Amino acid sequence: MIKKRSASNMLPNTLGELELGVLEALWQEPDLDAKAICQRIPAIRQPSLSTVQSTLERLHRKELVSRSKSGHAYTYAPRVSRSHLLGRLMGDIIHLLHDGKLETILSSFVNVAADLDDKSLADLEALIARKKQEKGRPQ
Amino acid sequence: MIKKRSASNMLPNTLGELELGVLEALWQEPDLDAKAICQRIPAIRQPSLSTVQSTLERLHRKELVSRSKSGHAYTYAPRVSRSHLLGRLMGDIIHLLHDGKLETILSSFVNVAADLDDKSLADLEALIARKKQEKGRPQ
DNA sequence: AGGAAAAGCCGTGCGGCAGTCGGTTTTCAC
DNA sequence: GTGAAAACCGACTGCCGCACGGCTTTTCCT
Repeated sequence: MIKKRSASNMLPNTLGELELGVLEALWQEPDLDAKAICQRIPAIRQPSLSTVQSTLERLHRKELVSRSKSGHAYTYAPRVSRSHLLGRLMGDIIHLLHDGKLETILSSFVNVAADLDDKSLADLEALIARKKQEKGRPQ
Repeated sequence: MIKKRSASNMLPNTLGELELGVLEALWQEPDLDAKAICQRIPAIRQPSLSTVQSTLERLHRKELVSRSKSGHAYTYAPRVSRSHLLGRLMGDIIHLLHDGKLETILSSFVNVAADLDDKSLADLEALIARKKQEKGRPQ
């Protein structure tokens, strides 16, 4: 007896390797067509043009890239910045594992930050301070 | 001509829905056997015992749960805390999208935090301060 | 010891997604 | 118009999580 499938994958926004490579290329240099992107993919795995096109199509469906016809070819550009995507993916994960306790989230933030660098903590503090001002808190 | 497959999925540590449900149950109450876990899964999708066992097997392979025989049944316990797992997944994503610039990571941290709560910024600051001391920075 | 009940183990099938490409159709440029 | 380049379409592969059923093994009770 086979039951309903009920949304097997909880993180539908994960990226494949080629998808990431394509985004990487577009972040380095926006407004490229499929062929140009194809040439910028690391030479080891030189996928065919069709493959890159499918990938771009998928990225377009996911609204991670925008495109516009220029001549007979599409020109693609990233729709999200690297840090925007990073924040989005982290937000997804947080939402998935959220238990209501803020402390859970925050401590994992700091654990990750601590792996990187001492200086990162100072930088993080500075960013928080800036963010506070941007949010325009009175007093 | 079919090329090598080259690790299609970049996030091998993503969780399925049932896997997460099982972990959720174990976080709420550790040291359960498969049957007990099965009963604690939301009633709407009551999977069979075998299914839960498969899932536990997968989680065990991923080293997210530990198990030990007690009597005739395995008793399972979570191997990672919620926040630990959260940090781990975030670390994976960060590593995946890292471009060398610390600012990219940190600003996405703050963006996520800002979505939650104003108070979270203050809490985050407090945690950073604590973390600094834990790391025992001289001067 | 013997046998039933419970748990584990294994193989199977489904569904979805990314990667991969070949072949066909569209489109622009000359 | 004709031809090349790009888009489009559809197929197939591999992987992973979900979901069971059935066979094997373990356990425990009498």
